[in-house]
Amino acid sequence: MARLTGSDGRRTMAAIQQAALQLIYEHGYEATSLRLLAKKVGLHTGSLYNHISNKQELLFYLIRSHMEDLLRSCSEYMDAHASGDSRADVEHFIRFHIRFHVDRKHEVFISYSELRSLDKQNYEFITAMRQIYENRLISLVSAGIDKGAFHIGDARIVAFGVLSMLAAIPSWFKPDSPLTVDAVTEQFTAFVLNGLAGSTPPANSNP
Amino acid sequence: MARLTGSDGRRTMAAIQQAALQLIYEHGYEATSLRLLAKKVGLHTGSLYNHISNKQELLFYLIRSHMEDLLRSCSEYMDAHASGDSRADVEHFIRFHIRFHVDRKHEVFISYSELRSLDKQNYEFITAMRQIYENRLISLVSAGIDKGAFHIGDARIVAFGVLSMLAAIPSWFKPDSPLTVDAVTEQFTAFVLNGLAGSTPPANSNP
Amino acid sequence: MARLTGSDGRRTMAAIQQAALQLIYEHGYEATSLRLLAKKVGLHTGSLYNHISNKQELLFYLIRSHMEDLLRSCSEYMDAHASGDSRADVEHFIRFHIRFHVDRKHEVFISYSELRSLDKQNYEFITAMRQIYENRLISLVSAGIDKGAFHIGDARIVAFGVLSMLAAIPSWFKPDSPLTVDAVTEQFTAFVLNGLAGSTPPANSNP
Amino acid sequence: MARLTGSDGRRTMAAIQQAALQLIYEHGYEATSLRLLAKKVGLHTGSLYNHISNKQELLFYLIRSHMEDLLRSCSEYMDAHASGDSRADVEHFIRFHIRFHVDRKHEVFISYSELRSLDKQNYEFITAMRQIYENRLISLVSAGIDKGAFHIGDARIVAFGVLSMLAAIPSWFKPDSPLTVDAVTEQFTAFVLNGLAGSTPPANSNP
DNA sequence: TATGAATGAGTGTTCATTCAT
DNA sequence: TATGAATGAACACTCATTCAT
Repeated sequence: MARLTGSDGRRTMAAIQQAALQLIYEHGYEATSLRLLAKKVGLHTGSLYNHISNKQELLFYLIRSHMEDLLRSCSEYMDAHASGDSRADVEHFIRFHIRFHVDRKHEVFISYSELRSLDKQNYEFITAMRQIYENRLISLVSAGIDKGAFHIGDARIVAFGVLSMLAAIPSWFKPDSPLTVDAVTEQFTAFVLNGLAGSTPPANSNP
Repeated sequence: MARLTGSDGRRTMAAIQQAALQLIYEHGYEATSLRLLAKKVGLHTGSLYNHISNKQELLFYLIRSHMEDLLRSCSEYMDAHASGDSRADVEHFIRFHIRFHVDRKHEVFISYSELRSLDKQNYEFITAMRQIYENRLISLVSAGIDKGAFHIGDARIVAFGVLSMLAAIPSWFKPDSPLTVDAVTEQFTAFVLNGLAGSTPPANSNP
Repeated sequence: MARLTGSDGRRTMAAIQQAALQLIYEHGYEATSLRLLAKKVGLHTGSLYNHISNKQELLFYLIRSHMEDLLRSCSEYMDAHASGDSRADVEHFIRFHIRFHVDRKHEVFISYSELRSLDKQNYEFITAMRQIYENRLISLVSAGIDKGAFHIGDARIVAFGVLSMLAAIPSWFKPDSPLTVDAVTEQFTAFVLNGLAGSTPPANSNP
Repeated sequence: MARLTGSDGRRTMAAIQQAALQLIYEHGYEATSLRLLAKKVGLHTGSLYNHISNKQELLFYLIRSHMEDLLRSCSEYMDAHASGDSRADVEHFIRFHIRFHVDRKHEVFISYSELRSLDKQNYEFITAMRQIYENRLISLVSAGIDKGAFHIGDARIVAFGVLSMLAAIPSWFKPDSPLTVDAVTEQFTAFVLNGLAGSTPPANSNP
């Protein structure tokens, strides 16, 4: 009995998280009221506070969980596919990134767009986690430059570009379109690797 | 003297717009209260309504103005630099985009991230404008594929990638950094053109 | 020129009154905003104050004008139709009342239902005017009792009843119905005169 | 003890209703602010919304409750005093009406004068209820005409007159006056019955 | 744990009124 | 007289949060 109570509690909390992810994704953190959240979960507003401490902590929890998941999964994947080849490493990173993000549309969106709604301390905590992730790609690109595999000027700039490109995928990718995740992955991988390889200098046009 | 009346009104409205851009950029549309906005402009809350009809229309106005500005400027620039060369055209698009966006940090951010806060009708209006802009790049890329200048699979996908990459620049670019706008522009131009040129097929690794 | 200005001013004021009567009739005094009124008249809100001193005074003016009109017209009519016969006098009062009220639907309604919106001083002023009117009927009824024409217990009670009955006519009478004003007048006159004549005592049922 | 919670909620709602009746009677619906209402009940403004859904619904609830009460009580009374005699039936209706209305001054006034403040749907709902009540009297009068007990031209017109007369009683009747309810009842009953009996045709004066 | 009522601060918006031009 | 901008108070209503039961 007592176990079942705990079990129900955990199930309720999971329902709260899932509902919160969807509501915040749809309306944004500020526009998502706990009234609405409670209703969606089938609780009275006050009862939410048996499961969460407050709204800000709920947001932080959602984003932090996602980031922890991301960092852990990325480490596992990259460790499993480690190679000395920079091109192969970058390709694996892209592959991992797309796979991981494509079916976490809500979490991904919130983790970017609601950073602003985190209070200072929580914001810095998440930002630090994000930098760890970004640094993985920056490192791979830098290493490639050093090894002569990539010919680009600034690893950080290009890495930011690539990450922005990847991060936006869930916002326009439609799982039910004829376009498969694998097709998108191949296109982006080829595009990025060619971009990094860098044989063609830009025409030096004066604007 | 008499002219100053109208002039004052126009000046007040301009102040409202500027303050709104900054506040919405900082806190988001939902979290930006008209009280705060009024205070920043030096008005009583109710006096705002001598200049705007409501909060939603203010947001719409800000975004629409920005998008109109974007489309007009883009047309002018591209018309002025028209060439038969796909590579040159894409390069000009990138050059224009970065130039235009880099010193419109607030407008750019809001025009993306607060689409969700627009009501249905306004949302569709802005989305249609955005598509016009996106289609410019998609067309250039498609044309390049047709002419054999670019070797990529799907013009739309890659164009979305490029746009995402470009759109994110104001979020990480710091005007006071040693890195100049021109340097960023060159890096991105080279990266994108090489990506589009596309000599290197991806290693077909099964994940 | 100067005359024409004054003339325009008077015309504007007349338009304000008419619009106010209709708006207050429709929405009530509290729910009628000066914004709406100004719009209906084709002025900006602030410009109203070139014609009225404030909202309360406008209401007072509307009601007082109506009451003055009522008292003056009633005096004229009753003086013109004076007779020694109580029955004839009451009949004339009823006839006058219906005639006067039927095509002043707005004024009548407002003069009753918005008494509550008058401030104390204005309320008392109007109430005094109303009592003068009510006393006319009460006097006629009292006189009829004294002369033995009417057989009822309390002139005031019955007079109030009759006045209530008459006052409500504009609220249900529809000028475009097959029922004419004259028909209504006849029905009410007969009913009231028979009621006042009073031959039949009520069955003394214990409730 | 535990029961007291529900009990408190119900007691609060009852207090809200009573306070609302009095305030709306005094100042009108539009001029009655929820701030004032809350203060009178001893709540914060927002706490009202634990009991009502909005101001309009509160008004609707007050009027609807009154009308339901009226229709139910009227049915009970008339059923209990049913008789084949039209004069007795009308007398009972009048008796019931006065009894019922005299000590419901607030409800009665609001239910008439604030119909205009109901939104369209609620207005039509209440109007339909009112017509049921009015039709009771109209039916009695019609039946009396058919049976030859009453001699008047149009049952509807006269019934409206009688209802207006009765409806206004609470507005001038003072419970603490020497005049008793029973006295008023007798006077009105006699007046109406004589009016309906209708022996005297009106003098056909041309105004 | 859930409930329902309460809190107190806050929201966007409207109001009658004023006044320099 | 008309205008357009400003005022300052008020409005109905929602919010996250608390707490006795």
